[in-house]
Amino acid sequence: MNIEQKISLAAAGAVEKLYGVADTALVQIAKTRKEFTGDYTLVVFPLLKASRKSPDATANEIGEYLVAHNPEIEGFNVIKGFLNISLRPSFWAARFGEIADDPDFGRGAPTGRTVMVEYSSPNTNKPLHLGHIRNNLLGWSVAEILRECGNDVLKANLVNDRGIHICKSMLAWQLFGNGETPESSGMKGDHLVGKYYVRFNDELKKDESLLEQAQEMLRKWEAHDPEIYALWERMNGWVYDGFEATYQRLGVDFDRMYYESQTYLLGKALVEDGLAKGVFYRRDDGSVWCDLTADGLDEKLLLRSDGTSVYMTQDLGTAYRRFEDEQLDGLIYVVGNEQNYHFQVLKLLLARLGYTSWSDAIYHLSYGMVELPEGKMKSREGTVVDADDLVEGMVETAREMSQELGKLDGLSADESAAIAETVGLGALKYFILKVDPRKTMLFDPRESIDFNGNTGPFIQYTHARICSVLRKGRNADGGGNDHSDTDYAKVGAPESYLPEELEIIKLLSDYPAVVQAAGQSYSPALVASYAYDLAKLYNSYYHDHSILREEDSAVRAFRLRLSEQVAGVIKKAMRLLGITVPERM
RNA sequence: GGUCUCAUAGUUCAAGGGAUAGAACGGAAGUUUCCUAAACUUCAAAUACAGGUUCGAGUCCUGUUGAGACUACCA
Repeated sequence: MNIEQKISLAAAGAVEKLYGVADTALVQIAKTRKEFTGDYTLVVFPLLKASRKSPDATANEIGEYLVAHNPEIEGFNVIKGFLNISLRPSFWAARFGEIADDPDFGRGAPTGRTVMVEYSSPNTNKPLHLGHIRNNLLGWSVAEILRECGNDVLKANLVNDRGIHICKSMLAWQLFGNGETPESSGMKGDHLVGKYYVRFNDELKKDESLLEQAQEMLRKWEAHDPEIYALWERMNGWVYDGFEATYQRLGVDFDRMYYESQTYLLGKALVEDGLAKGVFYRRDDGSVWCDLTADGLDEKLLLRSDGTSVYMTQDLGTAYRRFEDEQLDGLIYVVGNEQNYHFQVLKLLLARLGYTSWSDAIYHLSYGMVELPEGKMKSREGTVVDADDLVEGMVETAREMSQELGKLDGLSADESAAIAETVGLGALKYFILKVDPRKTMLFDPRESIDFNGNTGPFIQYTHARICSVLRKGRNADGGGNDHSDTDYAKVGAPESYLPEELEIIKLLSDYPAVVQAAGQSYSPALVASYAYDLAKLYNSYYHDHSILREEDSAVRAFRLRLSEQVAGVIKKAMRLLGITVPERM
């Protein structure tokens, strides 16, 4: 139970004792806004009906009761119906001790739940772009956050490796490729295949018969024509090598790989089941449908008249198989909001088929599109921002900036390169993840992503600076004498803590609740925002109070401890975003 | 046409129905014999419009305007 919950419980107890009302919904506890004195605030307006007194009188009464019955509460003040409660410094000092002693600080207790997060899910006919980057970063981060919340998490990738779009690349390569390979051209495999996908569309303008040829190729593929199958495997292999390089650089990974070529036939049994149960029906032409008009949607096709399945059929089948095979308690699809309709229908169909618990366990994490100043990315208009180019550009900018600022002086080439990689990716990831996933976000390729202000590098810098202080602190204390043996809570008297130091402890103390909230709302943005607040608060403290020059050794030790914990929590929070924090930059 | 999102400083983003709407970038002005100035401090600057519910609305409801998505026998 966190502190807020404890206060809330105490307040509810006070209300029940004083007014005889036991409705916890009336007890609203929030963190006190920083312009007022206090740690937690009780809003008394909802309680007035029960107290039959003025807001201030009610607040005072509750305040006095709380102080009398809760030793950790130091005092209170009342402003316009808001009861601001202050906890004793000794309470916060003890809290700090707990934080410092807990290597797993922030991690939730095991929930016993298994959750699958499906994300990335690329097509194998072109390289990844900016939209995929948001998907990948979000999916990976949400998975890590859910894991930190105590769930068993499986990261899944469903690769769309078959279909007419793949055949287009294959056909263009066959006709115009002259045997070009990633090795012969020096091109990354996914980019090479993407080149032929573009080529197909160009050639199609001159020769419309190409479309039929591509369709013929798809038929041959489905019939396992050896030549076509070999070509398909070869070109997909190139793409996978390319994707793997991009994934690695982005730092995303998967526990389960699914390939649509192996799953696209799934789901037909479910359709038969649905027909038998009478929830689906067959039209005269043989196609199978489900009537969803009662739920405000349209009729949905499940099998074509030629008996082949559609996207929805496959998704039904894969969902069924996953729930069966992995015993999932939750299945989260990280897919753009353009597919809201699809997932609405998917859940509805599962419910109609009788799998209501599975239907309820599915959550579509519907994230917003990344738009350019001129609107959506359109491959036809050449406005697609390529993922590899973007990452490379960020790292390059980081390198230049580090050089300009003289941060790389005295470092080896390897160290410099590593810092540029860390900072460039940190800037990109934070830029994407700090935005509420559900919202459409804007990216302007002409303006490079910032490295100052509310950015990844700002937070990384705070960490690096703390590391620098800690290094020097150890040396000053005679070398090798780290502080891990010291009892944190007893370092420095709590009464001597500066207000800023208490603020930092309070913010550190919030971290586990932030992780939980991020997990519940599937929002890495909450973690990003927290990390920024913590870095900002610490920077201000760092600016105003010297740590190493502090003469009182107990106070100095406390400040080093505090700094160490700030660095630690920053590192934990940033890790959940997939951002590494450097020890120097 | 129908369904669904979204609309906050010049710009990009915050704000669990609660106090004087927070940041950052950009703009103006400062801080370095001192632990990393990728930092810190100060100033100017916003809830699209009109109603309603509520003790209290950026947040909930209705309408208007504007932007976007979906509405395939594609995936």
